[in-house]
Amino acid sequence: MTKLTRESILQVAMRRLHEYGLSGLSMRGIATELGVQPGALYWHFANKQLLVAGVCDELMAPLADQQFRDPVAAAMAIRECLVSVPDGAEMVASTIAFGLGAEAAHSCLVEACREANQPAELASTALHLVLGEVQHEQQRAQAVALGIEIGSESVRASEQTLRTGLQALFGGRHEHC
Amino acid sequence: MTKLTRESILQVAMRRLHEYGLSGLSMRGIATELGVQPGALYWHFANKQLLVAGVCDELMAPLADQQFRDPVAAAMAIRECLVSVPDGAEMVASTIAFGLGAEAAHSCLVEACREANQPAELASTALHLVLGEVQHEQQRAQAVALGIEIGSESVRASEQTLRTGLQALFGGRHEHC
DNA sequence: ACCTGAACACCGTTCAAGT
DNA sequence: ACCTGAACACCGTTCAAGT
Repeated sequence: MTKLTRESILQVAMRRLHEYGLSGLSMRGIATELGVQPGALYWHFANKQLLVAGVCDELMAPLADQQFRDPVAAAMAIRECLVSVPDGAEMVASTIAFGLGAEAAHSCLVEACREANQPAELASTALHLVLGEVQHEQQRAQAVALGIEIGSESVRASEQTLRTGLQALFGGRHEHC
Repeated sequence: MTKLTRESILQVAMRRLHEYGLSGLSMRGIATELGVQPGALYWHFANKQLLVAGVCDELMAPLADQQFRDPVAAAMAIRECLVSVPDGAEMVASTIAFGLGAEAAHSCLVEACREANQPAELASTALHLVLGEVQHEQQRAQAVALGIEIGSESVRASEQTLRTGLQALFGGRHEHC
C-alpha cells in the first residue's frame, strides 16, 4: 500500500476519528487499517498522546488562517473546530493540558483579547469555558448514541448557551452602561 | 472479610481514588482489593459508569450541607470538592454529562444564582467553567507527575485565576458602575 | 532506517455454573 | 440471592530480530 509515514498515519487517524470518535484512535485499530503491526507506529510516534496531539493540531489548523478582533468570535471559532469531530473537546483539552499541541486555540484568544482591550487573563478562562461546554455536549451526544436516557435539560441550543456565557464573561451584559 | 455490598465497594473505590486517581478505579483492581472476582462487582453495579457515579455523589456530598447566597462562593465550593481527589473534575464532568449523578453541583449553583438575582442560565456556564479549569490543572498535575516538562504557563495560582474568571462572568468587573 | 513477531501487563463485560 | 471460573474481545507498549 502507501508508505507508512507520519502523514499517512495522521490521515487514517483523522478518518477514524470522524467515524468512531476517540475510541477509533486505538493504536491497534489504526495499525490494522494501515495493514501494519501495532509496534510499527511507535517508530513514527513515541506514544499515543503524541499521535493524538498531531490530530489536534490538524483539527485546530483553521484558526491559523483567521484574524479575530473579538474574543467571543475567537471562542466561537474554536468551538467550530472542536465540534467538527466527536470527542474533539476532550482530545484538545488533554493535549493542551499536557502541553503537547493545539496552542493555536489559546494564542488566537490571547490576541483577540488584546485587540479588544480585554484583560489577557480572560483568554484562558474563555478557553476552559469553551472546552468545558463543548465537552459536556459531546459527552451527552455520546450518551444518547449509546441509548442512555438523559433527564433534565434538553440537548439543543448549546451554541447559544455558550455565546451567552462568553458575552457575560466579557462584560456584554453591561456594555451599554 | 467484610461482606461485599454497594457500600464496601464504594469505600474501597474511594480509597483507591485518593491513592491512584481514576486509573485506580478499575473493576479488576477494586475486585482484587476486596478479595473477590471481577464479575462479582456486576451484581452490585450494572457497569463501571454507575460505580463511578456513586463515587461522584460521595465526592459532592459536602455541598448538600451548605447554603450559598453567592454563585462565586458556590462555584468555589464545588472546586473544593473536585480538587479533594485526583481526576475529580474529569469524573464529575462525565457523570453529569451522562446524567448519572453529581447533580448537587448544578443545583447549588442554580440556587445561588436565584439568591443573588443572577440569570439562571449562568449556572451551567459557571459549572462548565469550574469543571474545565479544574480538569485542566488536574491533568497538568498528572503530566508533571509523569515527568512531562510543561512549557508556557506556571502551574500555580489556579484558584485565583478561577475566582477572577467567575467574578468577570457574574459582572464583578462592572459592579461599581 | 524501518518494520515484524511476539510477548507483557493490563482493561470492561458476560454468563453458565455453583452455593 | 450472591459469587466463582473462565472466557471474550479488547487495550498501550516494548524489543529482539529481521530486511
